[in-house]
Amino acid sequence: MPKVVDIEQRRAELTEAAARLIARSGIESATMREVAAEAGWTTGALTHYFADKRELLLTTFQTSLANRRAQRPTGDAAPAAQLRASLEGALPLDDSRRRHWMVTIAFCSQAAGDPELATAQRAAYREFRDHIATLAKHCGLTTDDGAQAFAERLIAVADGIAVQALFDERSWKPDRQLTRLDELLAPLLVR
Amino acid sequence: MPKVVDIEQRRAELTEAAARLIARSGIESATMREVAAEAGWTTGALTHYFADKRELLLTTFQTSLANRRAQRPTGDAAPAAQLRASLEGALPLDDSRRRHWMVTIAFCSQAAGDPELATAQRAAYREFRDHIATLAKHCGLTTDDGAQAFAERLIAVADGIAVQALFDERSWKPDRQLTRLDELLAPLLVR
Amino acid sequence: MPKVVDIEQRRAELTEAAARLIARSGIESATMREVAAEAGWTTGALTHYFADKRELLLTTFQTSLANRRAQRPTGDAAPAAQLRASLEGALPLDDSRRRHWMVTIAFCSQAAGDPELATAQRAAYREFRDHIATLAKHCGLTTDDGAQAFAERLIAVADGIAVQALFDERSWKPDRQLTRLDELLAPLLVR
Amino acid sequence: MPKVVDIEQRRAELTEAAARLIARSGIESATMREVAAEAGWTTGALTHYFADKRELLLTTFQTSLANRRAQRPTGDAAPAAQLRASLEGALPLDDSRRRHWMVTIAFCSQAAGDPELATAQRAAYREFRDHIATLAKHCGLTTDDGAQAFAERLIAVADGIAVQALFDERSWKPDRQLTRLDELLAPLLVR
DNA sequence: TATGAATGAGCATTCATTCAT
DNA sequence: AATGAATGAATGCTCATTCAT
Repeated sequence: MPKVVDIEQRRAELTEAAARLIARSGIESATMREVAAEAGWTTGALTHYFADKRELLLTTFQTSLANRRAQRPTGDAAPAAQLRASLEGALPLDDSRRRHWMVTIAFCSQAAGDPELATAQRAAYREFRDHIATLAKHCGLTTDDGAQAFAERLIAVADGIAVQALFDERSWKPDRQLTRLDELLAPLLVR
Repeated sequence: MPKVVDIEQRRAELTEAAARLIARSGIESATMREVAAEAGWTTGALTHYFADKRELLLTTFQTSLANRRAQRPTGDAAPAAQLRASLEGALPLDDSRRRHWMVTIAFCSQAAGDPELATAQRAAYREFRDHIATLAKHCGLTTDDGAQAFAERLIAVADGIAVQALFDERSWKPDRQLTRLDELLAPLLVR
Repeated sequence: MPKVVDIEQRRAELTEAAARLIARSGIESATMREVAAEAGWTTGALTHYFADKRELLLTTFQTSLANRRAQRPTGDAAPAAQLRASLEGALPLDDSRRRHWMVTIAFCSQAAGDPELATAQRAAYREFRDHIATLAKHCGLTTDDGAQAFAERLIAVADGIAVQALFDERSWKPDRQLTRLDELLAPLLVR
Repeated sequence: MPKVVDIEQRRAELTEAAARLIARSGIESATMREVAAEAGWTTGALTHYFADKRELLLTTFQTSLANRRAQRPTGDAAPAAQLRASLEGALPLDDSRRRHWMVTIAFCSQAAGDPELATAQRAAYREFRDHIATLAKHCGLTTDDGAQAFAERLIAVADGIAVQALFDERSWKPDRQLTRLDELLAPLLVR
């Protein structure tokens, strides 16, 4: 049992190193050597935990997603607060969230020619959409039928701000992101 | 007399090949060899027109941007139509626009570790924001002071739809993109 | 535990292969591929032991020098015998010494545009001059003040024969080289 | 007739550019492009005048030799003065003579694997040896039988100084070279 | 005559990957 | 489990060379 935990923890260390590298120096820099070095290991160790580079990248994406999901408030919180928190989670308001966006972007630029990666990306997106749709229904903001479309509108608003913040980090400090989010959500959240 | 060649046209051929490759098979596949082959030339020809790969990528991005700008309606059209067209131009509604988004994403994932590329990206974004802001003012939708924030909201809406369409191409056919755009723009375009 | 390898010995194998290639086929032939093949390794192995080609060339020169120095008689021998042996060491009397000269020549033709290589070359030359000067003093052939100039004259004689032997290998068999050396040294070695 | 002169003059311009480049930046830098650029022409022009790079290098060597020979004093001068001048001509006392030595060194490092170049090098050396031998005989310094060996000794002295001056340019200013030459020639020139 | 576009082989180097230890 | 030596294919790029103009 402790061994298993060890393995997963080691894989997490390595994918975090990969994510840091992707966010800091771009996808080009995330070579096996560099990722291993960033994590304080050697290439050999890396290949012990990941069959190949593709698996490393895929796992880095999935781990980054899991980290984000782990930040979602628990079911105990008010649905409206959960919804708001989930949408804020999509904005690059801090290093962690910014890192996740860079991993997502890098992953997207690789997924173009790779159906399996594209499937993973699609699945991640749909899970998020369903999550937002469920919360919106709990808030009584939408009917069951309109829930998906409603979620798509909410996500558009958050992702649209996020993308601009990625393209022009300097002029998109956290408070500007939150201001724009409030402005755009206002007409959507009136029942 | 040497063979006369339209240098700019040749460069355009080559960057279009690069853009096609990036959109079709991901940034990884866009090697010098593959780009040259896609364009029907040899590596040597490619390096004849671009000092190095970085310049090729940068020019591919800039050319893709210029192509998009060239599609904007002329000043003769009604400002409201121009604004609407510019926002639709940001959606991956056809191959050309989808290609531009893939180039942008790839460029973004490279710009992380490269200040010069990051600057080009920022400049491109700001030019678009200013363009939208100007049109919004012409439409009388915003005051001068609020124009930039207003443009940011409009762009958020368009980019947010675009990103979802990129992440899940299958379920985001053009009409869905346009429907969501209409829904989200509605509250923004009331004077 | 990784495979244990004597790094210095491996580097020596590789620089010897480079030296052989330079002497046999000229500096042009000493590509990374060819050197690796000559040593019975692959390119990857070569770059494992040398950061780049420049380092390989520099190390090849330094190793060749070290090999020559290792051939100098020990301090136990009579100073006159040591001096004589050191000057004979500068003549391309056998493959080893000829190889060293070819490496030196190749190195010189590269050092022209490379200050760091030029420095290494200068240092090697000065070390030899000091070595000869010290021996000449021990032999009582010169005063301290005149030692350097004296060494320069002795080296001129040896190097002048060596260069002719390199330019016209066929007519400069070992015995001719030694004969000319004796003739030219005679007036210099009278106290 | 004027055409022929033109061709030879053009070839001379180009080989001088090659020689400058070899002396200044090493043999590696003397690519077809760089040589053409140094001469103020394009690659195409270069290949008009030389079949290939090997011919360019060979001609550069031969032209450099011819330039040196052209500096020899005419037969009117006293034989002793001619001899002295010819030996001084072998020292890198100025840019022109230094350039010739660098070309010679570069040529030597290429000739290793190329019999034709080696032949050219040998022929050049032997011509110089015969020239010195002839002058020595005219001076009455040697018998016919001993002339070649005598010339070899004279050349050894000059070349030995030259090589040291090439290896350590800084500490071998012209006056040192001439001083060493005088010292070493003294015992050789007594009848 | 001279250009410079175009070729494609070859270069140094980097890379993911394998494997003996 | 972990190392790092070794591989060899692939990369970006440079090069001598060819050739239509």
